[in-house]
Amino acid sequence: MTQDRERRPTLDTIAQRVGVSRATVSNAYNRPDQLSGALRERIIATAKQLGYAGPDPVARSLATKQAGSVAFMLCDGLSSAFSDPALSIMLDALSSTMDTGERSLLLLPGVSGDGPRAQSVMRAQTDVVVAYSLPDNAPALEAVRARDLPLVVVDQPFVPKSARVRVDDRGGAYLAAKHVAGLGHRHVGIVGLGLSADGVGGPVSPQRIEQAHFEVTLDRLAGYREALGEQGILADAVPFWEAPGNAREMGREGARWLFGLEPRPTAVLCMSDELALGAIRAANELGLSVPGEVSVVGFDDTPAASWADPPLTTVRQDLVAKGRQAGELALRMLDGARPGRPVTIGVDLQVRGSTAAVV
Amino acid sequence: MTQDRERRPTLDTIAQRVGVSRATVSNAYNRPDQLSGALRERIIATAKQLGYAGPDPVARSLATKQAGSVAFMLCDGLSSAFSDPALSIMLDALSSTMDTGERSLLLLPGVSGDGPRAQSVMRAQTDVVVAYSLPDNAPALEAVRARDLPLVVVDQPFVPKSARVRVDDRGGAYLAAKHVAGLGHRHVGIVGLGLSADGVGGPVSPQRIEQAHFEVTLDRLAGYREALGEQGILADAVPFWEAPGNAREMGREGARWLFGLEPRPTAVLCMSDELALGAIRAANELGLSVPGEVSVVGFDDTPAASWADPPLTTVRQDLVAKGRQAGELALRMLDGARPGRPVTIGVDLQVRGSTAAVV
DNA sequence: AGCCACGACTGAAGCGCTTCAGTACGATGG
DNA sequence: CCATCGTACTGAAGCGCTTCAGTCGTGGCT
Repeated sequence: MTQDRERRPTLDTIAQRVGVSRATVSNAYNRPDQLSGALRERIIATAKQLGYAGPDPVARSLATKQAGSVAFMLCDGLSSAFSDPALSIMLDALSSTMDTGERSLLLLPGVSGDGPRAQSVMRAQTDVVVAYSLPDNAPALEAVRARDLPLVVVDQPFVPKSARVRVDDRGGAYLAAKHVAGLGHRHVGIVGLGLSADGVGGPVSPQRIEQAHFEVTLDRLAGYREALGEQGILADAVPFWEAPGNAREMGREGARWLFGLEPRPTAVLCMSDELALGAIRAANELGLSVPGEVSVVGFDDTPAASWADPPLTTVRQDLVAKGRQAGELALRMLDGARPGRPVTIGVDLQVRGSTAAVV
Repeated sequence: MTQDRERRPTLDTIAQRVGVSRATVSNAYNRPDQLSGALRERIIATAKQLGYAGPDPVARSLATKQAGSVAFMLCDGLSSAFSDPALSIMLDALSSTMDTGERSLLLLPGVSGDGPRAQSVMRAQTDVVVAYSLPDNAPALEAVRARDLPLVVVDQPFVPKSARVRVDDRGGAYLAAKHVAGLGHRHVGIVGLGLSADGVGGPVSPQRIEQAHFEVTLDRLAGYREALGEQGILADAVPFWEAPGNAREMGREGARWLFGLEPRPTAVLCMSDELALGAIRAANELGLSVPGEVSVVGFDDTPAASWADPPLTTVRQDLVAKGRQAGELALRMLDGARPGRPVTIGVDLQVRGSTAAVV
């Protein structure tokens, strides 16, 4: 079926036609100061006339040893990925930080929570890769290592010799839990993010925590427990539901379970705003008023959090800064910089209408 | 600053070390049937030992004349792009259609509603490009033409010699308007998508419609007007607000304006679900009940539409089919297929709780 | 007049890989 | 025992570009 298009013009075609060397034509495009304006114009004109659109990007990449793109790896497919508002914001910040028009974004979607296939990574034409919140056993990470590409990890996991942008997850969770404890809540439930990429959700057993592959979830959990522990609330007394993904629906399901327990929690700590929004919905459906009968806290502070009804009390992380930092680190690693210490994005608590003192 | 990493091993390195020709090493990776299993294993082992991660993707691309990626152009930056749920879904379908692990997705975000920079396109290492709902004067489209890359256009605009996936926008809008007219509504307002990429919003003048760059908006408008016209409602009597982007906030703003008019519309036709959700919020804020006092219709049928309160009456388009078709067309164009006729995705009306008969 | 610096352009050596027409050789069939 | 064939591997010609060390006039300076 392949249509043989007529042979495309190359640098040589133009060079011969104009009667100059190939180097000169190359310079016409890349170093205009290396030739006289007149000649340059003649070259460009001839190129246009011959339908030559400029140096071939692939050949240029080979010659310069610069692929000119940044690979971005995420753990799921695009639709679940972008239903996560936090990701969109941070990715936008990342891409605008890097985008000077010279560099583009190669998206490597994950396959089933495990991140991209190793083969996708092996074949990717890229200079640097940014990994977003992958499980620590993702095959793609091994592939990146094999290719010895500079790596920037966002959120998790820890990877030796890579740069890293993280958030003070534990600290944020601590603030959230301390806030509800301070409001007098003693029966607190947790709706958490995934512990492993196996798609399993539900009430969490201690063994499952042992075998977790997502550090962020563990950190936030630790933060919650620490703050609650300070108020004498033991970890065992804090029911913990694992949501297999960051979707409202899953938060709703988790909260439903929590609200069915005895004693019923009067406060729910959620590891993301999406989960929290689902929890609020679950409360409404059961006729529980928020914050009257149940307090709900989120994490991230996405735009939806402040629009929600009631507006969500949540832990704010600066998503734009996160994306920008990741972009800058990637750029710096391209220049051969050492990974350096992890960059930590700070957090603070945004107290809004979804939490109130226990009655 | 550039760190000189020790020279990386290449095919030759391995070939010399093993004592075979370079071609054989290449075959070991690409055509395992061309050599004996034993030799292949020896080669792979040596490669591993030398830290060779397989053929360099860029060099391979140059030699095979296959960049191995699909470029996806969109009109805005990533954050606004992905806050559009319709895009996420369709892009996910597109990427999973194309992703065999051999091909990746090059994302070319737009700059300010105008689509990607021409230069981004000129430098993109790609075999085929998919353009998503760009204005008809986008510079990127000209660049694609200059490079003579196969092009698949989704939604808009019309581009000669390109393949196209579109939606029956006019038909869908017609259904929506006919539905509200059938419910007895005579005062109908429209909250529309952009007419041009200039970021301008507000009440729309006839001249602005003349100079529109977005065909989809025009088609939907035509569909609305046709159905309303059949009920004797003249175009002039139908207030039309242009939202400069597809965001809830903008729908809210537009609806506010509509609700301030005299006579106040009893039905609002919105060109997207996001806009419609914003319109519902505006109604709530003004104490107007939906659908009691105001009916609202959306377009797209994104997941949020059915979750909304009240669930949104909207025009369903099959976003997954749209992405899949776009992917398949792109693949086919890679094989040199002719563009063919546009593929049109059908629509139907989902009647839910946001519309009711006029009282 | 002699020297040097400078601007404008060229030649050639890569960049790392794929591919195709061979070559060599042992096995197979008549 | 020779022609034939298939298997296993090689050599060399690209793919289209960048880059760097030159070359060659020119004009300024002393």
